[in-house]
Amino acid sequence: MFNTLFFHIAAKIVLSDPEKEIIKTFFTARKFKRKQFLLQEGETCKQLSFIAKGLIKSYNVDDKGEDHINLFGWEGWWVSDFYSFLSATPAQLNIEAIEDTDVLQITLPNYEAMLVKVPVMERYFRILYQNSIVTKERRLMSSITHTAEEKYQHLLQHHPEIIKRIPQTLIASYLGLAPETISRIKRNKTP
Amino acid sequence: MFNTLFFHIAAKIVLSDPEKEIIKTFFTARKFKRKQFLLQEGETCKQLSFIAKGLIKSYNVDDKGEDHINLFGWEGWWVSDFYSFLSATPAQLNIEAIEDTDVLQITLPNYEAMLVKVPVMERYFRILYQNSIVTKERRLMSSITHTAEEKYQHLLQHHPEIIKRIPQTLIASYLGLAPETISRIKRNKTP
DNA sequence: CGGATCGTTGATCAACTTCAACGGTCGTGG
DNA sequence: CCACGACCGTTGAAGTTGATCAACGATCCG
Repeated sequence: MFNTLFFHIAAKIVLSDPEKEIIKTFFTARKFKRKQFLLQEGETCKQLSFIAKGLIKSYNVDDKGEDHINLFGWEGWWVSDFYSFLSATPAQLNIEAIEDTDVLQITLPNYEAMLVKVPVMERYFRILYQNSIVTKERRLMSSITHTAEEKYQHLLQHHPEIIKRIPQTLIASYLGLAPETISRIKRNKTP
Repeated sequence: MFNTLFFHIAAKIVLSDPEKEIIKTFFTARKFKRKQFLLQEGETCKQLSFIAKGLIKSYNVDDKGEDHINLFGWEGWWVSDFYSFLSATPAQLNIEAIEDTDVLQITLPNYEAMLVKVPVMERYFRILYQNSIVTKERRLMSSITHTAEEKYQHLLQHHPEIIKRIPQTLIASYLGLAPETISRIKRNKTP
């Protein structure tokens, strides 16, 4: 699992072997089965998780009991309810494994200690978050500007590999559409 | 202007006086008049800007020629077209002053040099971006889950001070609604 | 085989947009 | 100092998009 982590870190910064050894000490490896929860709404999110393998969904439930998927995470993603994690308040998100998933988890005290002991990790996360902001802004704009069909086509073009692994109901929830709408879009486009 | 910058930085990390002096050397102060552009679509975004005073909007224009406001920025905000800034590609965003605005600007080479010379700034931006991600996720969820009225009420509750400075047309564009819809929401709620 | 899960289809409905017209306010130039 | 245009918000009527509801078909798996 650490191979995967260090591979992804290496895309942004350089770590020495001693640094890698230090970093290892802060993480705990865990495995989750399909449908198992990494986090449930109302708990405090104690862990920041790096996905080494598998697929998860992060979602919240609105007043009417409807699910809304916040993000899908697969190999190389970091997931948590950031707000809950950072401020130790009850989580508003659920995080659940869609496939059997291997993660490396770090607690807030360990995250902070790691950033002190291996300061170059500040840089890693700064770059990671910087990129994440770009992605999130794009998705927000897409959500506001585009029609249902445009959103779906856009997702198809940019993440075809993921679409294939995820049932349409979940795609619908991710895009903020009714599952029926996606059916109809597909019908219109494949004559 | 630097007072404002250092005040905002002090909320997240501690800087020594020598560090502050170093940081100053990387920034350029600029003033923009109402309606003046900090960045226009198609240009490369050469600067990351810290707003010391004033108010700006960042928006993009879709295929149909409609504006969509990405964010409003006021004192203490950092703005740029991040993607353009980081990858030196043409900007998709316009950034325009809504009020007369004072900014401190830093180029990409200076940003990178500053992060090397004053590494604790990595930490500052890491925390800044970390918080920004939380905000952006919330806004995205709000945009997907809430009705027009809920979005407007939510904004009213969380940023009342800003609403007052911004014409309703722009609020509408920010929320992804027609200006008329906001009129009608206000009418229904204030009998 | 039987239940669960997922996708499809049609009919109806609600929310929001679009279009068009009008009224108020502010700032600028004659 | 007033008049005009620019800009902003409001209102009503009509039109669209996508949601909802309900029923059905397909596939997978124990």
